[in-house]
Amino acid sequence: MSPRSPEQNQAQREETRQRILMTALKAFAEKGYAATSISYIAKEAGISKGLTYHYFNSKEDLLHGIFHCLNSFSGEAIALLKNKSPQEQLRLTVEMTFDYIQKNPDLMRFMTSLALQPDAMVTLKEDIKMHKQQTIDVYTKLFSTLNYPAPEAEAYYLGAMLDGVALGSLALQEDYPLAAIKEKILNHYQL
Amino acid sequence: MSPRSPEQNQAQREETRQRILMTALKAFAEKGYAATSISYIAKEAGISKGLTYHYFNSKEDLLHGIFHCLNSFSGEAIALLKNKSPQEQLRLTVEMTFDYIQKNPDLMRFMTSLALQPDAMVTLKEDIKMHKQQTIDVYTKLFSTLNYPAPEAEAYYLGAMLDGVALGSLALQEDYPLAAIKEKILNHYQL
Amino acid sequence: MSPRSPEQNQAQREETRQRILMTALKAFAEKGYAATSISYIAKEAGISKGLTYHYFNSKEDLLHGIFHCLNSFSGEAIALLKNKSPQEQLRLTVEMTFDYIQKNPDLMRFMTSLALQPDAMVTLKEDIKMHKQQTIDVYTKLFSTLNYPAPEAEAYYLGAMLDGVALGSLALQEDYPLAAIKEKILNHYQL
Amino acid sequence: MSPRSPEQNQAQREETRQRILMTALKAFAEKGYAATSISYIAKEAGISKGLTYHYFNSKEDLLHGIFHCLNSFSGEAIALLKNKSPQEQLRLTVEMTFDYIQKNPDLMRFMTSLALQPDAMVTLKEDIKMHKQQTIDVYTKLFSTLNYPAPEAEAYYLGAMLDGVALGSLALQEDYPLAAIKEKILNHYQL
DNA sequence: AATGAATGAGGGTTCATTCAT
DNA sequence: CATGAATGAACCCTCATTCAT
Repeated sequence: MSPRSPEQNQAQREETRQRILMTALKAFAEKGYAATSISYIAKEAGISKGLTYHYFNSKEDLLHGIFHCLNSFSGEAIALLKNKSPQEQLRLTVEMTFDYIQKNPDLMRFMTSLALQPDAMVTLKEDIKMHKQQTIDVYTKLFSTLNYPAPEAEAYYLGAMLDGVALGSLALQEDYPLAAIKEKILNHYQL
Repeated sequence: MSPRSPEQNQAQREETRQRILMTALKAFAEKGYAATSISYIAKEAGISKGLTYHYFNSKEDLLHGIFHCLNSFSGEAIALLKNKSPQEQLRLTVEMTFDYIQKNPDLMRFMTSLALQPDAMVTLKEDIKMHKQQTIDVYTKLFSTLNYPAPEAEAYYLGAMLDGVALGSLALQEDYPLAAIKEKILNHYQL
Repeated sequence: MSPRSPEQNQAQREETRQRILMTALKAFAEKGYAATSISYIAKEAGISKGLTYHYFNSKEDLLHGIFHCLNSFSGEAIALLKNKSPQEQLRLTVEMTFDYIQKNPDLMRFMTSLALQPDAMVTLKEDIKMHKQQTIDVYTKLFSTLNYPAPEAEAYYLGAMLDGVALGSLALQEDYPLAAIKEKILNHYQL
Repeated sequence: MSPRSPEQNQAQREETRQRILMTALKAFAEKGYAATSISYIAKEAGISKGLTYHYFNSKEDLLHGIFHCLNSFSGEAIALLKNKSPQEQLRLTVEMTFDYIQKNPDLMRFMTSLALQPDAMVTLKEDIKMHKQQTIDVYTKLFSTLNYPAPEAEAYYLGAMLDGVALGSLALQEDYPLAAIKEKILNHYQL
């Protein structure tokens, strides 16, 4: 009766899960978490509402799923830095962030907003904390390799800078002088 | 003609309006705009749901009200800078921001989150833009007086920094090394 | 302490009452009874909401007031027929109705809709019945004078005709051939 | 793929839709459109309020649904006239209308009241216009076949008559001499 | 006689979630 | 695994009505 092998099943499962995740990410990014309904996500993903609940227990669970997905994306970004000189790594980090801000403002807004989730969503808060910490760790190692005197403070400094630019850019949009700021940051680190 | 004198009326009106505004501010800050219901605000303010609509045409109008209220607060903050030396003004700006982040994290979160509202709320976006621009203008003038070579870029740079610190601090909470970053910023500007 | 004489008071009372009534009539006619709020009426009449309740116990009471007012208007219309020949009276009745349909469609709609009020408003139903009956009586007497064989049936016939024209005209608006129908009716009665 | 077969689903959907439609029709007819709440309709239909919105996008949409439903009824009525002589068709039209007035006064009231909705409901107005026009067209053709000199005017005349009788009967209820008027109309057309 | 702040019930509508199939 | 009809709670908002002054 079962025409599909367990592996095929598993693959299909994973694919559907990913499709839901990506659809939700797009929707959340464009319209905001609260303004996006499960109905809408299901329709966009081409599946039924009920099926969504086979893959995710709740809307909040879906949010968690997206977060982890995003997390793995940023892992990929970090992977791109491999086998580069520390200088180059630093430069690329800044470049990639500015690129992202410019090209995916919706996604950027969504990710930034995650940090401001109300206190209710405790587990998500933990995840976000961990992620932020990881980013800081990467930066810290970088500044350490580059022999900066206070690498951790420097890491937080850079992190804050990039977050702040994202926030300002989202608020002022085209009026925000992204290029000038980028220049200034690169100069600051003599890149 | 009026049995309750116009002044009494006016006073009562203003007081109730302020109570709603403050209650809403607290609620929005703690739970987020979308997650806060008018019902909740009314209950917290000790008034009926309907009365809220006597003072504000809609939930979004209430948000605008809060924003303008906050705006006037920040006007007061700027006023504090008067009659100080430029150096002192710069130092105070940084100090006050860090103070705010530490003492009113909820409020800070609310203000930061305003920039992340979905695009739907166009008028709010305009208000936020104007406010951000004003802040940048103040900073620019400051850096101009201090003979910085690119005062405007410097202004955006400082603005981004402070916003980024707020964001990071809200995400990492007690784990965020506010003091160290503050030190670093003050050093950067030789304050 | 009382600067106004009782008569002046009385006069003012009556005037205010009339203003409310006329304002409500206009609003009900234009927007419909359900869609018109007491607030709106009060504002249009230039008085406070509370005062409205000094003159009318409820919104429904206001509707009754309007009905009686309208009733007296139609009394005036009937008065115009005095000292005219029966033929002329009949002709004028038809002419005046068509005139009204054309010039005051909103009011016509309101009056017509009164006849269809839900069963809830029993007292109004009674009033309407009485008014319809009066109209029929006037017509009956007319046809009686004109020696029609079945004056009462003829009266109902004419009444239905005029009501039906009003209804059709309200539905089809400019597309309704008011002139042609009027011609036909006048011909029917050889006027 | 679907566990409930599509046909089952379709059938269930149609049945529920019809139940809502019929319940709403009854309620609108008895209490009027504005005075009927979706809550009430849902309760009467034995379903949840939310489900109503699964089938109709809004209260106004529900009204449209009813209108179209009624429209198809009147189509059936017209179908009954087929294969009858013109005289007979005319007679049947009058008979059926009087029958309807007597047996379904609520429904009649609802249909009549449609023409009196405030101008806000533009799309409905269009539908009503079309329906009225169709009725007139049928009458016109009839009178044309019967060689009346001005068939269209005659059609409007008959339409107005029947509408007016409905209105009068709804207002005066048992006091309205339906039989006498019917006689008079049939006589008028020598039926 | 007059005001308008305040109430509270209810309206239309949305949506996360469940469940029979 | 998959569907979508159904639920019910909550949401934003309106408004007739009351009442202290």
